[in-house]
Amino acid sequence: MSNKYESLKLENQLCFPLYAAAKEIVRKYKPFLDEIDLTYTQYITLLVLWEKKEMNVKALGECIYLDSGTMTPLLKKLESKGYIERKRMPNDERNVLISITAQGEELRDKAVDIPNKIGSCVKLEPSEAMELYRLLYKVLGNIES
Amino acid sequence: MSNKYESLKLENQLCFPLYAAAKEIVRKYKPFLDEIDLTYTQYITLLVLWEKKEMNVKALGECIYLDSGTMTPLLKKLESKGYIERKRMPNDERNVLISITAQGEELRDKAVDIPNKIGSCVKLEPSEAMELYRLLYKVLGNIES
DNA sequence: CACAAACAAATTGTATACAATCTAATCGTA
DNA sequence: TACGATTAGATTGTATACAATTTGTTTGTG
Repeated sequence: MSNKYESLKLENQLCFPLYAAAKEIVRKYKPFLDEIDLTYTQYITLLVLWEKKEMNVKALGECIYLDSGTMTPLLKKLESKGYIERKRMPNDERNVLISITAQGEELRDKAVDIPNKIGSCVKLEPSEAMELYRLLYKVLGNIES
Repeated sequence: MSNKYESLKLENQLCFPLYAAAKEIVRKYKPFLDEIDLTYTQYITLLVLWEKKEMNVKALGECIYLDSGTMTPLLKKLESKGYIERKRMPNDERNVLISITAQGEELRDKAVDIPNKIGSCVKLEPSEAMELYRLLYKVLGNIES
């Protein structure tokens, strides 16, 4: 009973489980992130800043695949919470340098258990998790070009 | 140089490429969906209705992992475009039955090429696409419970 | 040096998402 | 059969996302 609309079946679309799984897993983070008063996007922004300490808005946005329209209000929010600082760079006033504050650093200790808590609810074999990881980055790489 | 924050590195988080890949691939749909004046969420809603013809709001939302807060305005939009009808069911007035219209059916022919166009920019081997599909549904299944 | 092109952020407008709450209808059971 | 519990959908409020445009700065080139 295949027909010309076969390709339009939800079950034949790779994009759909990708979209749904991403949404559901981000939702799984919510109770843990609520405890430290962060949203998921704020959390991944801090993941980068915890490692790199400072970065301009554009570079930060490229790391996490978000544009200035999303980053600007997000960063203002994190600034208002005291976790980051934003300042125009004197040598090139077009750039805004984002840097982690001492208060932002403190939050890192409270976040350190979150990945394990999430990992335990995804419940993939290590080899499967690695393969999923590899395939997702392959998709990401292919899409960019 | 591993430390107690190792788990917080962006590159060690399975969730991040999932989140980013989903976002990027949905964005890839945009030019094709623009041509038929649909958003991605409207598109997956119609994918279900093209197959099932009619369904109440709750069942439809469960199919695509969206709650009534998202579905209600979405369905009103599709109704205003003439692609679906919404009507309270007489036997149980709590339910709103969504059904595809003739105009909605017509749109199906215009959408039929979209999956191939997207597939060609994801560029996975068929075996890889199948494995990714399997792993994503495994994650989805594990998260639900 | 002038000035158009390029660039980084910010702004604007639209469309999700989803938690929490509310309303109306129906169910279950004492 | 009354009525509390449950259910479906709608509403409210907050936070993304992103295209398109705007603003201000810097760069490159004639």
